[in-house]
Amino acid sequence: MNKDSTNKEIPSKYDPSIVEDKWYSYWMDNNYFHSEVDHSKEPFTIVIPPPNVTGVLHMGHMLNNTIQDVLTRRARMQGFNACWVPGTDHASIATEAKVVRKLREEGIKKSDLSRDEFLEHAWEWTHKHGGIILEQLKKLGASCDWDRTSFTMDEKYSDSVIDTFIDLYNKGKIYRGERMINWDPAAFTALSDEEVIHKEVNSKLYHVRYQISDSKDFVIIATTRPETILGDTAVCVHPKDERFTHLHGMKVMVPLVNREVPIIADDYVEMEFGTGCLKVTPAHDVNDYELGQKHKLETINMMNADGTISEEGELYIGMDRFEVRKQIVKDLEEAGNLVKIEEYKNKVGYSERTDVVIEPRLSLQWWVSMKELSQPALENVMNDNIQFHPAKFKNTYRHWMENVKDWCISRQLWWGHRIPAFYFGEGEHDFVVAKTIEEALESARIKSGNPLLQKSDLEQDEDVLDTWFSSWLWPISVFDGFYNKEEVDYYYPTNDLVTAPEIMFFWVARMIIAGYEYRDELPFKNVYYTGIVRDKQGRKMSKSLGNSPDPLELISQYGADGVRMGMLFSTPAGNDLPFDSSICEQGSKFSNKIWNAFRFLTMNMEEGVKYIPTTKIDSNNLADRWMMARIHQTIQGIDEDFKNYKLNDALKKVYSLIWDDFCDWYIELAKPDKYGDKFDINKMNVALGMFEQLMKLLHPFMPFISEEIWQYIQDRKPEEALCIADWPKYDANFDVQADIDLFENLQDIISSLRNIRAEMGISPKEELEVLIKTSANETADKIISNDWILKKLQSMKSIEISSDIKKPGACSSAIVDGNEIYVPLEGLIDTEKEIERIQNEINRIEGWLKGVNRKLNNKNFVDNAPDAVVQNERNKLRDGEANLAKLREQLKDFE
RNA sequence: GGGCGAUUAGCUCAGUUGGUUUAGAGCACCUCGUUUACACCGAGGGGGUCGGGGGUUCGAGUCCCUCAUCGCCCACCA
Repeated sequence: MNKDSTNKEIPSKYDPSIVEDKWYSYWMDNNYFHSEVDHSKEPFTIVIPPPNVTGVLHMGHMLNNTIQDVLTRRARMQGFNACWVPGTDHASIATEAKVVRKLREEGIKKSDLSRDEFLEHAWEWTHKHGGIILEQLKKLGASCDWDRTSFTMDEKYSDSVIDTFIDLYNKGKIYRGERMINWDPAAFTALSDEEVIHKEVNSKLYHVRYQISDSKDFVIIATTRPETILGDTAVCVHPKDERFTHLHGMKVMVPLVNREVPIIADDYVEMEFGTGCLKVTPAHDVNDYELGQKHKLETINMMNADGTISEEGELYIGMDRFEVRKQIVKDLEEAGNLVKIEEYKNKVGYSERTDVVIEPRLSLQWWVSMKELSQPALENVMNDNIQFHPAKFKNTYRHWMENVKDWCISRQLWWGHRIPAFYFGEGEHDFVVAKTIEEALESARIKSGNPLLQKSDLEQDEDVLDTWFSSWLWPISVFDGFYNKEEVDYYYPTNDLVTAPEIMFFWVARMIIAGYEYRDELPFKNVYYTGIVRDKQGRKMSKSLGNSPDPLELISQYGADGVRMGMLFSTPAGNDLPFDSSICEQGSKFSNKIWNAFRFLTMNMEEGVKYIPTTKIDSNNLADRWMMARIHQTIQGIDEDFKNYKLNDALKKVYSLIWDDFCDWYIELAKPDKYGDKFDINKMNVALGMFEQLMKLLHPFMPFISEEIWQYIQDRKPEEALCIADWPKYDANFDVQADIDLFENLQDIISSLRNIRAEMGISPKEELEVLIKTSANETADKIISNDWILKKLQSMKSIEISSDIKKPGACSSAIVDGNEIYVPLEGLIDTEKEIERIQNEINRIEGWLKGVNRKLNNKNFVDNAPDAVVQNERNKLRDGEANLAKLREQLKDFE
């Protein structure tokens, strides 16, 4: 570093806003984030969990992408060919809902538009709002390979989705069938089971009586959905329920609609629940449907797609389901059929997207058979080929995978990948699956036996595929993996996936399934599950609650580095992050601390001197050796933490290394002795060399400030940027425990002197006379040869160190690591305080020794515990008693 | 209803296979302090019977049982 090149007026407050944009542009301009196939380098790949294309950045993204960036940046520094692929998801339902809403605001109804017209609007919307979120990620510092930005509706990507559908269909893993599905009456589409959220709600249990045919008697059923009475086609009792045995084979009248339906017996009914008598509505309840199948009951589809009553319902036609619920209760009451209403808590399914109550509905949909496909996906997580962090999520995963149900993949929407099925007739099997209409025509002519069939006779399925049916190909398709083997063979499998546990089934599990099906290999080696970002009251941050801070606002306030650090500091994998802006404040304070430490060095440079940072420390300087040892210990610790995906622990180590070790001790000791003196050039070079090491370790976490200082320290060529610098390697030669121990002894001595000053009310400037009586001659020698450290950090008149020192009269004292510290305080001493200090210390040690003695006096302990443990206790006793004796001696002087 | 996980200082969390501390960190709190960077700072300090109870062991925050509270996931009792 050249002093002339530095600005003398470096401000004492670090301003990230100036720095961050500058370096992000620099990194981009120099293409550091871009990766290409390079067989001489090992790849490190992460694919981003693609956010909704028209979404905006929220706190969950911030946390998630910060973690990905940390992993990517470190890998890049380690020399891997780091490739973090960004992109967005078309988010079928969510995006379509937004477009529909926007159109409605403009007075346009979706139903007034053709499919193509609607899609035009949707694309327009996508182009307008699409990708904003990716721009926001750049503010965070995300080092994605932006040249690889993918979108699930890109042409090639879409091809892979359609081809996959066709392939699975041809393998018999996709089928079309009429089943009970979850109907979203607001979005007008079927949903998969995963998209239904069960919430406990306060409902009512209505007891309704049904007249038995040819009898004056009644049966009473209990229901939470009285409107479905319109669709009843049976009443069911338990075959062993003696209360109802006489009714088997009889018939009852459904009230209001006056339809005669059979009484059937099935052990599905819980005798204890309600009245023990169940009404059966096969078209509108999953269980009832099964009962209907079993007992060959009629199905009455009494509800329309929008949740209103259909003509088949006979009554209340066109009324909304919840209106009908109120009305039918009134009408039943008037008809004398309502027996009672009970308060009742039950779970009701809601749409994940639209938050309306799901209506179970019988419908013809497309399905993926999951059982067989999911086998390898289950095995390879359970045997840790794919590792979950934290591992506890394996349980949840297993439970789902072992009970996996077929996946409903068709959605009655327009925005998405249109199902490549073409119908040529009304029959159940009158369709073909093909990529193009030409291929479809060819197959259809064969299948139908009609060679004259024309394109115009074919109708493509109106539905699109579930968004997740495209996302599950993400780790393959972003590399064009179905059509171009070179890229995918190099980058796949990816290394780490960072995502929220909420989408373990939607996405993670299915990517694993697709990975084994199409690559015969796992899609990623590690899955890091982040926690949920919550507000102070523990609520999940959400748009609707309005409790989420604006991420960009936070970045402008605390700097991206500050926000990143704040979030990382308090979120171990899988733990929720209770967010409070104070954690970002801690981050920006840290930035400022680093900034000032660096500023201080620049202030101590001589004009015109060329400084060259070095790691060649002064081997005679204990502080240098100690600092170097601490750096290497930290490198080792961080590497271990990364291996275990404990990013917060790694960051804490860096934080403590920089703040506690480097700033509070190393810099203090490196300061020139005399006011106004500049740093010695060699000292400065070493300090700068250490600073460089620190910046490297910091870079993955706080990329901007570390790059800023890195570039300040020396003029660098583009290829010398910190962003692509090499990650420090642990070197045991630097990690000398004896140096650390000795230095820590000195730190303890200084702390004890500070403590004496604080308790005696002695100013830090007051020059003390210090006597240190060491436990051994050897110790004295070591301390004497490093006594400059003591002198530097404590103003003192004199210091005397020896194993043979007589305790002076009136003095304050302490025992540190077996050595006695005396500070003669003639006249200054507050006798009572000093006695109290010593007495407190005696009490503490006595209490401690009590525990030690208890163990040693226990014959069982001495006989059974390992020798090392027993010996250790004996050492504790010996040292403790020695200290106690010294303290008692000191106390005597005051008596 | 089933399963999983938690419960350690006011808050957020560490605490590796049970034994170097009568339990650690950061934030918050209290006292003092404008010393050659930083008051977004420095120095010092207080604060926990490790959710309750029982057990195994020479020894338990750490293992087992049980209860309580909280959280998450799954599930078709209307």
